[in-house]
Amino acid sequence: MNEFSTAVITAIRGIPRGKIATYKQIAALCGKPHAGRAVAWILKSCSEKYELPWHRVLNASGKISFKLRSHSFRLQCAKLRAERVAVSPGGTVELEKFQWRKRPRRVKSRRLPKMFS
DNA sequence: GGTATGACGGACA
DNA sequence: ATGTCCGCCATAC
Repeated sequence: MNEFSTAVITAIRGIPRGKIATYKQIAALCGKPHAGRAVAWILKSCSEKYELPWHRVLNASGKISFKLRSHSFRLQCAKLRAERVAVSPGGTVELEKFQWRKRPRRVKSRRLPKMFS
């Protein structure tokens, strides 16, 4: 496991319940904006042993990446709905409403020196 | 080493 | 809108 993979695991663990993230988003968070594919691979191979909330990861268009009607698809739908995420019958989630946005680090808010007023 | 395989993403016909 | 093609990246063999 390289640094990227562990970063991916950590990032996915950070997705709060009731929110979702995209493969691309996770990849970018881990410093490799074009590694969505690798994220998918890691998710597939590690989600069990690392107990990842794999169901909270969707593709860039907010859709579940499993074949419609597959067992995985149904399971993912169920898990998402169980945490109040609205999933359309086709497996789509509205990113605007449910995508996880990491809070920007709140830097100590400070007044500018008088010389700038 | 090279080749094949993905729960990807974007471009383009 | 939908299918194809190709670049991307970590792993497995």
